[in-house]
Amino acid sequence: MNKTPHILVVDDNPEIRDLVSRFLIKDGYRVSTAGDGREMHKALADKRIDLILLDLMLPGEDGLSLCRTIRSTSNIPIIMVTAKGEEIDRVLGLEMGADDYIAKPFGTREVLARIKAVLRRVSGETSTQEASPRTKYSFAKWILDVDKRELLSADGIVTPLSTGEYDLLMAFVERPKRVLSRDQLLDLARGRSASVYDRSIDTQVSRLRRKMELDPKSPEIIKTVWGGGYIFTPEVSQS
Amino acid sequence: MNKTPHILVVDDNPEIRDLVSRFLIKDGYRVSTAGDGREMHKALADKRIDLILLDLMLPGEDGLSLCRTIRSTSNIPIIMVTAKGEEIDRVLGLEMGADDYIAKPFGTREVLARIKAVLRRVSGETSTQEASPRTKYSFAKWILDVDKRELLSADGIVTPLSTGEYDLLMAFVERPKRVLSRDQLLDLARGRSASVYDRSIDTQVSRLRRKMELDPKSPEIIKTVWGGGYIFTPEVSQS
DNA sequence: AAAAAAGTGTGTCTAATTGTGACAATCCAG
DNA sequence: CTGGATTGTCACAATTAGACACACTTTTTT
Repeated sequence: MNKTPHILVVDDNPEIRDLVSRFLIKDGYRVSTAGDGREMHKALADKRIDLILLDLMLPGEDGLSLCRTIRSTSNIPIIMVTAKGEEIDRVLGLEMGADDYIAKPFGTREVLARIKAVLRRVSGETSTQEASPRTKYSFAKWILDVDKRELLSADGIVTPLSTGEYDLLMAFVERPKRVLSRDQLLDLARGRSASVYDRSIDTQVSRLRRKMELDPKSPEIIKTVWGGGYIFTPEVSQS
Repeated sequence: MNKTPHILVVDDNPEIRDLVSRFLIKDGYRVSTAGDGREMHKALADKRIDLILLDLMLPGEDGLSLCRTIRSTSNIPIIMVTAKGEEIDRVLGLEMGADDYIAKPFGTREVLARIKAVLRRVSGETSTQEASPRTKYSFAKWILDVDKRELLSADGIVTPLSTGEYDLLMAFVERPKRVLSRDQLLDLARGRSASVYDRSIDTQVSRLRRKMELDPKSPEIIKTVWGGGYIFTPEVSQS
């Protein structure tokens, strides 16, 4: 794991979000924030998150409930954050699937230490990675087998994909009909953010098109949005 | 996203609108204002708004109610503004779908910080307001396929459109039979406002006409409104 | 462990798209 | 009808994307 971990800070207080983001970034992490459950789910759908810092008290669905929801579909590590005096919930939080627990007010050193510890602990596990709920996607004349990481044409013939090509295609397939910037794609497929003159996504898109498009010169599946990025146009169905 | 965000300031007090607009513009944002719900809805229909600064107390329909109305059709980020002493409404505001909350009187730095924070948070999400429920529009002898970003003649033959041509046509198709100024079109299609001698829309309209009109010299679909802009005349139906 | 193969990203050149300036054509007020 | 303002369109410059070669990494094979 040489990629810098991407941490999602979920707290309804914007000042706390800002404060925490700032020192996490300073320590070299990539950070996204969310103010409630809805935003959290959006972030989880759009980005490859490595760890969630989840406040217990939230408007709408509360932290415990969110924690359980996340656990039902993935095993992203979660650190619960709670205001002092709510310590009773510690056991409950851990039972809900949180990986650690920290009480407000907290020092930056403490949070950093816990994050590091949890990440180290989790990376050691032969992370079977989140159990993908669906195992096959169909689109255009292709089938993407998530379990086998294989691309099949409709008649079942395998088209070999490299790791990077597969990851990029996966990012597209899971977010069809949406314009995705190069930066987003890089985050989703590679887990890193773009550097100044980064053209690697273009190259990889070009390679994918060569393998998948009937006529790579006028692509039907992955289209270019000039000045914006790329968009995966086909209807995707799961099976 | 390199386009400068467009912020809509909704407040019934003209002095506050002016004050806020001024420092937002100074900070590089594009700004529109509205004094009540009616004007707000007009602005939302006419321009591509990236964020709404919404005062809680308004004549007619109040801020909370407007907030809910907006949320029912879009997910444009909203920051609620409220006079001091109304802090009780904080949770209520967030539950109504606001993304953040700020109390009057506020410092400019505070407002700018919150706006920046909300925009950054949202920028990772689906490009703000292109959740078109319908995927195809028909007009004249053309069909515009929104998913595939393709223009088809009635017999199904594809007419290639560049990204900019597609975006402009989309702006027209979604607002047919209305005079649209160059400034509006630039905002809707490009997400930026016109500079002094901006003729790019004219050029792009010319290019669209060349591809779509039977006789580009006497256009039937996109007509010129002398001194006003352009108007998309055909009846548009969705399918 | 060394060698070979496959995969990935950067730099360069080419192609496509877009915006701007120029100038002709058109429109409208007086 | 005339003149200034506005619009249509062309050519060109600037920006962005595609393709390809090559260097650098990682993985696999020997």
